[in-house]
Amino acid sequence: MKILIADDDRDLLNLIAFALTQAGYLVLRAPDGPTAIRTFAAESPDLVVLDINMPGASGFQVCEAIRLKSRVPIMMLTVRGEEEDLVRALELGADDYLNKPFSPRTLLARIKALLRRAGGEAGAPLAVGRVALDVDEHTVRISDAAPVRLTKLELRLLQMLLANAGRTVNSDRLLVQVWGHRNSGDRQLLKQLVHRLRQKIEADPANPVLLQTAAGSGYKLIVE
Amino acid sequence: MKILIADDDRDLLNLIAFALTQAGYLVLRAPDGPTAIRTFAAESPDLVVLDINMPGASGFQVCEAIRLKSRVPIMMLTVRGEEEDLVRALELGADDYLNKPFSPRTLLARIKALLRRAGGEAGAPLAVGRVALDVDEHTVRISDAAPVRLTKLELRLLQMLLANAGRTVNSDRLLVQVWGHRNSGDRQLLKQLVHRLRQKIEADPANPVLLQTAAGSGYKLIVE
DNA sequence: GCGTTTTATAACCGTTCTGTTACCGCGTGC
DNA sequence: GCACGCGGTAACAGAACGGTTATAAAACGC
Repeated sequence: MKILIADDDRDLLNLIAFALTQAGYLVLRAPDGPTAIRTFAAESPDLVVLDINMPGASGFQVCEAIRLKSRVPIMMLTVRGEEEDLVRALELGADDYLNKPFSPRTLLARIKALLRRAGGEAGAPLAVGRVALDVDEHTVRISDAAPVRLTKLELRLLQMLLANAGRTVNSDRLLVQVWGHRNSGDRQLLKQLVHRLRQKIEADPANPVLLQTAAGSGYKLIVE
Repeated sequence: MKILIADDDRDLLNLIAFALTQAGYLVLRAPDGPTAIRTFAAESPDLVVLDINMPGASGFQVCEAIRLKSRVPIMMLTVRGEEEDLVRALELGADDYLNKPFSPRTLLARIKALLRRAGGEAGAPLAVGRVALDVDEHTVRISDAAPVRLTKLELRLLQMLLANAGRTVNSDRLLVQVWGHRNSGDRQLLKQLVHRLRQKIEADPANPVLLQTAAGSGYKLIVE
């Protein structure tokens, strides 16, 4: 399990790196924002810990840059009292935050919780009922039909619905899960994506059977 | 998602309640500690916001009392600079804190993060007596009848009534909880909404059994 | 570089939801 | 009586919502 840590405070960086290494994680270090972005691109870590206050690119910029490419769990390190910063980070798509100073034990517990949550999403059963999703190949197979290729966003949407198969998933939640942050006013994107996905997976896209609308709340995937 | 707020500052309480209601949460209010503890026991909210400085039992005592029973996420409201208080609150098991003054946007972001961290995407149907409300699906089931779809406002109204099942809920309070603010002269909205809801959940809408009128004050939901 | 695919934005349409106005019936009190 | 307040009902218009189509912008492959 690879974890990228970005912080300009060398002492803190060492402390965190030591604690995480002890806990069995592979740690990648970045002393500033640009390095963090570069390392992220090169190494694709499973989780990122970002200090908000850094020279070069701030934690915000790094967070934003990463979110353009990936939904990897991001934990922000903040200074107590900087409420505005924190809010901005969460809105940019950070998953959790930790106020300095913190104990390594706390950090570890929170990191584990984040990984568990992310793992739950990614490790969702790939085949539920009639729907078999191949994440590596970017394809789905419905019943015994030929596999259909999906785009990145279609795949993500279907993954989310599949992880909650049978239950309605709220539109806002889908927006966050698929795109990252996005203000909830952006329903048009979801509308479009659902439409395109239906064209691919529904026998009769005009009368969806699998991907049903839950008026007023969201969408759900009917399997069985 | 139910959130309990305990604060003796009535203005602040209203502000927070308004912001959270707008965001789609069901808000329970407590003007003092004892009420908070009682409401917590009765309602089992999904998250608790506690002001540290309150008459009766202080936020500490409430926090302690809740922690004896539950691991529900608790957010403390503190006055900046009172480090001692803060430390004590965190030691008593509070999960997060917010310095006053804060913006509703900040509070909302932190609450969302806290709920996310708690993994609180449970989505269990809320059932009292003959009425089973599924907030995710936007449906109610009465006794063993087929589930009925509800609109956003109908759902909110029923949520409020269900949270106070058996007791009369004041019209003004319903107006605030369902719509946000609204001048209290706007009873027609409530009249209409009640009417529409009755059409959906009552066997004989003209002679309501479940959703009864409390003349001069408000409405109540009869369950059992 | 170029052409193709994918994603974002905008516009239109029918349906549903919500807010508004109006009217009815009923009890209360002048 | 009759005006008034209150709750219930009906009808309608504007807003919001979801589906669809078209088109522009961005990303991708080569």
